[in-house]
Amino acid sequence: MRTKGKTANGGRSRKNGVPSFQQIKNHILQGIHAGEWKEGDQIPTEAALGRQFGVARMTVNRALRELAAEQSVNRIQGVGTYVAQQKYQSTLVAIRSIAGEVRGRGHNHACSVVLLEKLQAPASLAQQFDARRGIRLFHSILVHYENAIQIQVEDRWVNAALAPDYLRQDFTQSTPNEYLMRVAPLQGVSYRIEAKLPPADIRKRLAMRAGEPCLVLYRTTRSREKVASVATMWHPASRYQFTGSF
Amino acid sequence: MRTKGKTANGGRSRKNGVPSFQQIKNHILQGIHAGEWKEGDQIPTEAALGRQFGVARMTVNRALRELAAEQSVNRIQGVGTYVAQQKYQSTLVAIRSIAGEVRGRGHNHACSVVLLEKLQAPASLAQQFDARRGIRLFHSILVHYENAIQIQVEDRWVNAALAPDYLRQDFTQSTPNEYLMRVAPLQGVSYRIEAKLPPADIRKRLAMRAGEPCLVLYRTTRSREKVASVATMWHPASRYQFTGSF
DNA sequence: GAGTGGTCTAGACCACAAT
DNA sequence: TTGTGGTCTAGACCACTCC
Repeated sequence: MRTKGKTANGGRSRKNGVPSFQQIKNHILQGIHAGEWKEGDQIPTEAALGRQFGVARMTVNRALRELAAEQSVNRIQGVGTYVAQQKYQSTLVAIRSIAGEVRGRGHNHACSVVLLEKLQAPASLAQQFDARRGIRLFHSILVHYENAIQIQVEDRWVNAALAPDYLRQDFTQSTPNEYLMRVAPLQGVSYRIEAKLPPADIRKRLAMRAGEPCLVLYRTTRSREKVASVATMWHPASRYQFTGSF
Repeated sequence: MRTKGKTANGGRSRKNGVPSFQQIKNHILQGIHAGEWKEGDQIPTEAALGRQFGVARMTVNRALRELAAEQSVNRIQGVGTYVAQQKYQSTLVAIRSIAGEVRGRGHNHACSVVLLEKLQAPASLAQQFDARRGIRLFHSILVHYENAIQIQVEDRWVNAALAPDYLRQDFTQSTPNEYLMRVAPLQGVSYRIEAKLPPADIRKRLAMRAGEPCLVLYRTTRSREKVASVATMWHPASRYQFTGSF
């Protein structure tokens, strides 16, 4: 079992300690950035890049496969690899659990329970759950505080079939989000962000002055092919914004 | 050059046409979902999974590497592979170019130019560009329409050094976004979403009734290590929301 | 049929962590 | 020293597209 004359390289190849596949990725990204290859242009084949860099095709394949996963290029079997559409100038807003977000800022999070009830859904609500009138739901209204200041009223309807112990949770300790994540694996989310003047009860619970708008997040989550929960989250515009960067 | 007794498999292996690495990924994701492995648990090593599935270690490596890239597991060299933290319930909002968004709905997009000017930045504005007072800026105010209804006032400041031809563009044909994307490769974005009552001039340009709030998006883009543009986008709350799903 | 990407192998050498 | 992941090779077979 000798032979095996070839290197097999393994560890690192040339240049500093940068892996070959990463060098190839950088080379291609640079080419795209510098305008050498424009949107829609074909970039060299795996075989060609392998010769150019003196590496095996598998190494080039990994580089290109990762670039494709990152949406920098498109690959078509039997055809070639092409520079992908310029990254749309999009802004990704990540909306996290309110408690995690507050704690992430190093602040204190607290929560008070305004209402906890169970009921059978009237038709209007049932529709939001893709279900018939009469489906069993839980309803909670909570107020979240950051350093003792109200920052969110969370008005949530929960599918009782998916979270039967919902009403027995202590939401001053762990948020409805956290509980639902534990018992019902998240399958999908849809949401809507609006600006809206709050109704009087919300305005009072958030201690807002009249005329001040709210930033409102509607969020529907799905689990096991059903709607798990429908939530409306009201935030006083003067105390809460969605922010981020990338 | 004979020998090569072994299979080399290549194309597909067992089961339907599902690649081995994908079968392994599915197996591990199922295990996590079913609760067999919990957050923080170690999953089998590459060698063990290779034996279990009858595949080479490289194949297992690809499966686990991709799971790590997808944040389903964490890998530590010399230690092992562990189930990652449950995905926080986050909502990703993608905010795209307004023109693309409107056209994507199959509607008509139009744009009117309210103001185009160049000026030297006073201190307050220069600060937003991480620059000294006097930096040369362009300023544009545009109104965007969806099917002849006002949906956005875009108030934008642009770094003249990065987009020298900004004022010569025809923004009724192509948006500032689109022009900036062409001339200045996007490096980073930061943003803020607020609910706010509009000042009188904005309110009139959007034909809003008094007291109605706006959904406001502030966005700063960077290019070539500099701030490229600072924009404020005002949307009438009754006609515009951010939405999405995943 | 020629060219392209998609997958896989059976080894190899390396870096790193724990023992 | 052992066991883990990180990278790489030089082949291989396959599916797909285009000519």
